[in-house]
Order: sequence, then C-alpha cells, then structure tokens
Amino acid sequence: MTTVEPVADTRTRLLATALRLFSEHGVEGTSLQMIADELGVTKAAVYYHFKTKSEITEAVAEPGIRELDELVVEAAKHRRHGARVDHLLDGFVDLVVRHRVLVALFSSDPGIDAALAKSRHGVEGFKQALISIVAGEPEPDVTARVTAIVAFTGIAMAGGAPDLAEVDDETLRQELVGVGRRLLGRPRRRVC
Amino acid sequence: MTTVEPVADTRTRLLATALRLFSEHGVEGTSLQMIADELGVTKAAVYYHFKTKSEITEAVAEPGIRELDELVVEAAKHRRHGARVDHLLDGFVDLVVRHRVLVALFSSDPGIDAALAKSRHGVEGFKQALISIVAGEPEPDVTARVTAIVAFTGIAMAGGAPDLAEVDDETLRQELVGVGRRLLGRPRRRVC
DNA sequence: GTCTATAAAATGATAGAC
DNA sequence: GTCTATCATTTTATAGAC
Repeated sequence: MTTVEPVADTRTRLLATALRLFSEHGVEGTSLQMIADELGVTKAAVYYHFKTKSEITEAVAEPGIRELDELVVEAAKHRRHGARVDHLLDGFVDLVVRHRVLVALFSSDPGIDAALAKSRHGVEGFKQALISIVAGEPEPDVTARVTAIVAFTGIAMAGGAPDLAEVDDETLRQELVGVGRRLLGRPRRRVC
Repeated sequence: MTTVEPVADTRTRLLATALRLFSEHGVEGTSLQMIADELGVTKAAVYYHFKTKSEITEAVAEPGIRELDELVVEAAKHRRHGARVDHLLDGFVDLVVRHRVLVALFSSDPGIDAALAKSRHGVEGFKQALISIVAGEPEPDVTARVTAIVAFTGIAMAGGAPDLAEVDDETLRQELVGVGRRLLGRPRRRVC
C-alpha cells in the first residue's frame, strides 16, 4: 500500500464521465469533444486511451454486460421456475441499484446496441433471455411476455430515473424487489 | 371526393419516416440525410418542409404531447383518487397502443427533451404530473413513487418493444391495462 | 416542391512534438 | 500521457435554378 487515496486515473475518470454524459444526452448525442471538455483534456488525450468512440461505449457497458451475463447463467441453473425468477429478480435489482443509469441505458439507448453489435454480445439477446426465464421457454403466452417486459424495463428505467436519484441504495433495492415480485406473481416475503 | 386513395403527402410521410428512424437509431443518431434517403428525396426537399431538425422532432412528438396533456388535465378532474388513476391508466395505455414507439421515445430519448426544451412544454413535466396523480400530491412516499415510475415507464417501453410489435392493438391494450392495474393496486375489473 | 451546389461548423480520427 | 495541428467526412443549413 504505497499510495493512499490514489486519484482515479484518467481512464477510470473518462469512463465515469462518459457514462454520465451518455445518460444525459444519449450515446449518439455525446461527442468526444464533450467528454474531453468535461475531463479538462483534449480530444487527442481521449484517443490515447481508446482507439474509437465505439471502444469507449463498449468499455462503459462492459461491467453491466458481464454481470448481466453471469446473472442469467446462474439464474438458469435453478430447477424450479420460482427459484429462477427469484434469483433473476434479486440479481437484476441489485445490478440496477449498483449501476443506476447504466442498466437504464441498455434498455433505452440504440447507441449501445450499435456499439455492441460489432463485439460478441448484443444487448437484445439479454432481453430475450430475461423474458424466456420468467415467461417460460416454449411459446410463452402474451400475458407472461408483457408482464416480463414491463417489469424488467420498468425496473431498469426506474434505476436511472432522476426522480429517484436521491433514494438510498437499500431503500431502492427493497422497493424495486417489492414491485417486481408483485408484478411477476411471486409471494410476499416474510420480513426477517 | 375528387381523389380516392390519396397518396400521403410528403410532410406526412416525412414525419412517419422520421419517427421510425428515431425509434431505431434515436433522435441524435438520425441525420436529415438518413430521412431524405429513406424518403427518396434530397436534404433540400426536407428543409422545404421544416426549417430545422428540431422542428421535425417537435412535429413528430406533437400528437403525443398534445394527447398526453389532455389526458392529464381530464384525469385530474375526478374527485376520487381511484377514478383519477383509472382514467389516467386507461388513457395512457390507449395512447401507448395507438402510437406504439412514440411514447417509448418520450421515456427514453434525451433528444426529444432537447428539441422540446426550446418550445413550451418539456417531457419531464409530464412524468412529474403522472407520478403526482397516482402517487398523491403532498410528499408521496417512496413506494408510491417507485411504483408509478415502474408502471408508466414500463408500459411506455413495452409499447415500443420490438418483441411485442406483432401483438394486435386490442390484446396489447388489455394486457397493459391488466399489468398496470395490478401494479397500481386497482381492483380486477369484471369482464363485461 | 424538388433539385444542384455550397457554405460553415462539428465530428471521428491521426501524426508528431513535448 | 497530453498537447497542437491537421484531415476527411458528415452534419445542419442556405441560395438559387427548374
């Protein structure tokens, strides 16, 4: 532990700044100039850290994509349908609360898809996976699909909503899990 | 009746094309060149109909904004809270189903806010209004606010979801009202 | 109402100095 | 690791012919 309180390196600050600007103006609405200005450096400095704008977008999305990926894999392992839904909902809400605007961006910004299209995993696949798990695999009925879409996009967007920015993590987590369970028809949990 | 089957005029086709491209690529991700190409005309022709890109965005959003405005005003007239919520939910779902992608755009695209910021009504005001009506005016509790946000953004996004594009209007309307009532704690309606 | 042509600015991106 | 300078392309937008 040679350095205490290390100032976040430029790459880290860059990604945090990019995420904030993406959530305010959208990916396509955010230029490298805006990111550079916000960081107090020039565009060329930004290009030292990332070869293209698409790389920045991918790097911003990466933690969310990775965690979402793991979550879907883990949730699918449960034998019972109810257990799968519980695991998925708890994990998804946890992800939303920890990343707030990022998961909302997945649900709403076409620029994310465009950037991820070139890399291995698009975001559209996850939406399908989430719906499949809660709505059931073979030809889920319309009600189940609508419910799943409303629940997960609603929860994701709520995490990024400015109106809820001041709500603390633990409270938001409980509220979102509560509303999710009601929607997905999961029984109320005993308060332990 | 001099002309039967009148071909939609350019202005109308332009707005329909713009809405489709906006929903696919976002407002900022859609250039006038893309709109012109899709219409089979030049950019200059597009500029004959609208002075700026912002004007196109406003014109695309206008019907939704106007109807949403009327809905909020009408819903607020009811004496009982339950009646206000019912009116708002029914009207909102109707709007979502008739416009599909447009209301989703309101919920998700920062480019819409940017274009509407200059004109009289931003879209942020509506979100507040919807939440106030269902969550109650004076300092609504967190649970009510979270529920309202999840419900309305979830319903709006579901209307624009490609996964539900093939669902017919009447079915989608029933499903969305159903999920909305469950979320907002409204009693199940008798099937009449 | 649509076209060609063009302007002015911004964008993503690179080369090379420090 | 950041800078200045520059480039090619694209973008929004206008002028004027048909």
